[in-house]
Amino acid sequence: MDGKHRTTIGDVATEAGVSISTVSRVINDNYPVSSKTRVKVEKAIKKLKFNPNMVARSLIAKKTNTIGIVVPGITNMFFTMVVKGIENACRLRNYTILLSDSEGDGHREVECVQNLISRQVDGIVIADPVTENMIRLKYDEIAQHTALVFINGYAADSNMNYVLNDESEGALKALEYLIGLGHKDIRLIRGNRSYSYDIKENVYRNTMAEHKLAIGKQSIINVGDGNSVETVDNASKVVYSILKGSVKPTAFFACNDLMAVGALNGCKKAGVVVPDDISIIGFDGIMISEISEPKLTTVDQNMFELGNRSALMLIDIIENNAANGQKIVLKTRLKLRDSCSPPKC
Amino acid sequence: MDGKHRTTIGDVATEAGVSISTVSRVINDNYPVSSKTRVKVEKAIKKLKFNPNMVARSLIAKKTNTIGIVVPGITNMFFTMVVKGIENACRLRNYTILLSDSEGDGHREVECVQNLISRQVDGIVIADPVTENMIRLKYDEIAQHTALVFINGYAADSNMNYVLNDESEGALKALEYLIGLGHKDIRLIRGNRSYSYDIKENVYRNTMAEHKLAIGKQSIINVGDGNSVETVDNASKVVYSILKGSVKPTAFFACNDLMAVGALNGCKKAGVVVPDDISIIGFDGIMISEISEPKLTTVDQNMFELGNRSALMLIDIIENNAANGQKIVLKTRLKLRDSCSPPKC
DNA sequence: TTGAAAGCGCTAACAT
DNA sequence: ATGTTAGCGCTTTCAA
Repeated sequence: MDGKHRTTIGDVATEAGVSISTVSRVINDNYPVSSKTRVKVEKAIKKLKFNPNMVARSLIAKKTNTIGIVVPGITNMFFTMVVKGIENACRLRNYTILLSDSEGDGHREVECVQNLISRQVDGIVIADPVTENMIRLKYDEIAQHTALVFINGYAADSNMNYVLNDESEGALKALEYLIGLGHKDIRLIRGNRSYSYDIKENVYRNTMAEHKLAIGKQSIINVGDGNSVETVDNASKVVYSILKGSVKPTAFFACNDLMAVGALNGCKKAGVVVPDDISIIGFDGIMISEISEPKLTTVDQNMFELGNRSALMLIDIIENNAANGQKIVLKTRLKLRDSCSPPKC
Repeated sequence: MDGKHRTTIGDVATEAGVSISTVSRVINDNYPVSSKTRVKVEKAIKKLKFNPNMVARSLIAKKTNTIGIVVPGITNMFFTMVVKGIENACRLRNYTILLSDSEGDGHREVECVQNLISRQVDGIVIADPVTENMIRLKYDEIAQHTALVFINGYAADSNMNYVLNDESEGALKALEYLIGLGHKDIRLIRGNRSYSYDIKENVYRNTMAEHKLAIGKQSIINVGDGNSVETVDNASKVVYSILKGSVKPTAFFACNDLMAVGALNGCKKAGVVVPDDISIIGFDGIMISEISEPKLTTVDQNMFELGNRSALMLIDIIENNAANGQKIVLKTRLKLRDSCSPPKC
């Protein structure tokens, strides 16, 4: 099955009794061809089931109509949705996706990017939530010759291209909502070092202070890794033990939906009813926030849009040779569902 | 940023003061090169940051070290996990992935495959649970010149390559487990036309009959689309209304975890405790089965393995020019968790 | 050990 | 309107 010769433009030319360039012309329809010849060629193409070799085309055009994606984890539903958004834009604009998973490893991330570049992708969308990587990997150099767009990363370098969610604003909305409901003892559930958790912790500290609400030693809960299955169990356990303690909060603000679902489970185990006894608000709006019971009130990051816009931005840069330094900041949306209500007392 | 000339092997040759072929030789390390020359060339490569153009290489080699994936929905956690399995195999074997999403549309599926072929992928892994597509799309023709492996599809054509789960065996295990626990009124929750649901319904009918357990009009519940967020709500509603009725089952066997979680939610809403009052068993073992409360007992399809093995099979066919007609049937595994127990009465 | 030259499949200038 | 030719960046004979 392998030794098989894939039919080339030359085969078609022979079959049709014309030159290679004529065949090329009818394929691309970019130069005049007499209708008689055209028909002959088209018949030959059909007969031989000819399919132009994109590799050869790319070599000439110096354009592959391919973009690379690097995500830290394709099974992380956040990035799955981002990929879907990119896929959508790519299909409409006639690009194909080369997918890489760095598994959150900075070293592997560089390898992925190098591989994509050597495969001549027209550009790359990179999602990396880890601040240090973004700084360390010297993307400015790569950006000199390859179009790059970053998603939700550390956007300090103003000469790079970013599509970001306004996570501060989202966190603020969540907190204000909880506070507006009357909550005073609100706990923050976060994970290990990530740009995104840091932002939220900052907002949390500031907002609580502004409202003269106390933050104690127990107020900020770190559940470790924030993006694995264990995240849920860890959050569940911590919340459970808090609820068994003497001072009970009335609300939890979770840095992502996985943690929020964990909190939900912890409440259930402790016999605490959500939202009657306690309120929980999540962040992201991944699918599980919609299928939990009760459904999670959460801050929607619109990951599809994030991916979609980043791909569109990338393609714009590629095709219109647009300058670097672009930045889109997306607004989050508070999705009111069933996991929050005013505190009892 | 675009007009930039990517450095080529020619640039390196000039810089090092040698011929192009010599540079090629040191890159590929396949022909003798004097150490003096080698050093010169390596220095030039480093200096110019030369990265070989894979497109050019592929054109010569007629090999891209790229495989295509076609899934009916990347956001469907089942396929996300399959993709992850493929990704893993590909990284280890030095292949890169071109990802396509057919969105379950047979027409689009053909387009994706055509696109991948014209991009000269070395092979394609296709996941399509819809029986009709598999039959209609004339893959036998494509398989003549391109390596193809199918995942969990309709495996009637023995001349194609398949990696399958033994879903019958899985369904049987689930049912026998429930029956062994003492359940008699077991309901099946399934979705619209798909190879996979049909298999399970068959096993359900046979197994119930064998055990002389009645199947009534209400026994088989169709929740419509089986793979969207709505699946959960639909299943939840149906289960809720059943539980409000006069004849209550003691167990549900759901054709996938989404339906099982829906059933879980329906129970909760109806004030029915799982597994004390009712047992639920799922199928697949996607992430949500692990984070539900209680955790779902389910039949693990090991999607990672499914993807992994399919990629390995594909690469084997590609590299060793192995014959078509390969078939791997994976065993499922019953994952005992917390959603099943003996019936009360 | 090295260089020159042909060619992978295709496009695009240049002829005719 | 069509054919001829030169190359895209690289590998691989073939000579030297």
